[in-house]
Amino acid sequence: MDLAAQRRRVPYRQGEGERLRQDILDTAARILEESGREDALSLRGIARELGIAAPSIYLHFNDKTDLVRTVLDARYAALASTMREAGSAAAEAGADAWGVLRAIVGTYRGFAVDNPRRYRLMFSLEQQTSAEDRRATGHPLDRVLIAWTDAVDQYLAAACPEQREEADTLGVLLWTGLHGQFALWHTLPHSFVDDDTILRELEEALMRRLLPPSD
Amino acid sequence: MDLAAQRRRVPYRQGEGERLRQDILDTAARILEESGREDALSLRGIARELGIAAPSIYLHFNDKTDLVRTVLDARYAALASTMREAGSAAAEAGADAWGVLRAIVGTYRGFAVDNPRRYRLMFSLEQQTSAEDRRATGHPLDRVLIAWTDAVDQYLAAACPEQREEADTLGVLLWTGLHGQFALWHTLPHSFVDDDTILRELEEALMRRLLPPSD
DNA sequence: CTCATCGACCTAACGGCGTTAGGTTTACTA
DNA sequence: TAGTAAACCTAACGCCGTTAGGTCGATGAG
Repeated sequence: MDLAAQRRRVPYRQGEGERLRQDILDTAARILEESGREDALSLRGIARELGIAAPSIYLHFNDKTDLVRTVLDARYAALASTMREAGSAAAEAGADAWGVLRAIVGTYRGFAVDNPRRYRLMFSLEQQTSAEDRRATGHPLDRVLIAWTDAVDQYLAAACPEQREEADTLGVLLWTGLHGQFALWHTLPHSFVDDDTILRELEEALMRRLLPPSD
Repeated sequence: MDLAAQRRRVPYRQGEGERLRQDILDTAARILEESGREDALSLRGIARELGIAAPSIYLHFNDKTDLVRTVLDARYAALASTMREAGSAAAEAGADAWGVLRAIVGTYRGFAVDNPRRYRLMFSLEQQTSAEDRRATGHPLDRVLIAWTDAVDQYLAAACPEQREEADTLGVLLWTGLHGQFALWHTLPHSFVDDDTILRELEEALMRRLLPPSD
């Protein structure tokens, strides 16, 4: 720990103040990633690590929840991107429509299983978006929602075009269904830590029941 | 507020010390019910309301998380009971198997929609049950899980006996699917506060796709 | 070259929190 | 009547988020 080195930090030069904002964001993201608990993150702890005074964080964020929200918003966008990339990669590798959708589902499961506490944190937040904000910038989770409806729409377009109008409903059903499985994973019978077999079985069962087979 | 009256509380008499435990439990339950946030509950706040000293809570609970867990465990059991009662009531009112199941689903939705923050709190907790505890007393949510698998099993027994062996899987799929919908409710499009229409539609869509029709 | 301004921080302090250590008072028991 | 034990208590520690009010060097204007 280079606490001594940080104790007398030299401030960023004029015009580079935004770099501290990024430092704070990075540190907060790492702590949240590791702990998966919002209350394991403290502004004073961040300040200690960075060698700054705790109130300096308020130069860049309104309060603690603003900081956490900013970190998580980036995570939502990253998750949505990862899903899209997984779909594209599977398609380029020659997978059929069902295979592409399964690749996306598997990526999402991987994200949830890889760090269950992070996943819970991301999806159990209050997220009290005001109706105003919502109409302006949309809900932070909209990117994830759209990634799902797009994924299902592409499957339907290739496999079952006549049901394509149901893409939105099916996308929501698939996403919420999978989310429920991951959220309740540890309460399901025969679920041991680091064994996601039951999740693979459930997700297969859910997909087969929800989605129409390929023509 | 009868703070003045409580300021000098007369202690429970010898042999009645457990009554304070119940007082603490009741107060904690009320605050959690109203706020839906664990960090809105403070031991010092409970103590103020009851006219006791904060450390006295430690005579009855190991720490704050122990208190919260105790409150929530009772809620899980109550939820499971309510589901069973709703099923029985529907059956006695002459509903068919599908109607009974829908009554149970509706009750569960009502519980979630009636106080979304309480619902989130109940199902987003760490619940780090040790493997040891789990084998001894079971997971606190097991009662809810069993209520679901029982409900689906009874439906299948009446409507589609040949698929009855799938009751466990279908129960889990139904529960996790519904849970995902409720957990992500506020991120879904066209979901306005106090309008659970979209939930009713989604739950109908999920049930119809998951469950086999009646013979 | 001076000097006011401004950006990038800082210290001090407030009130609140969970939790621990170590009493104190009251009732029952031997 | 002495002692034990139940049902509490006070004081204190070290955290925490947040606010108020500095400090100090770079920068641009006159």
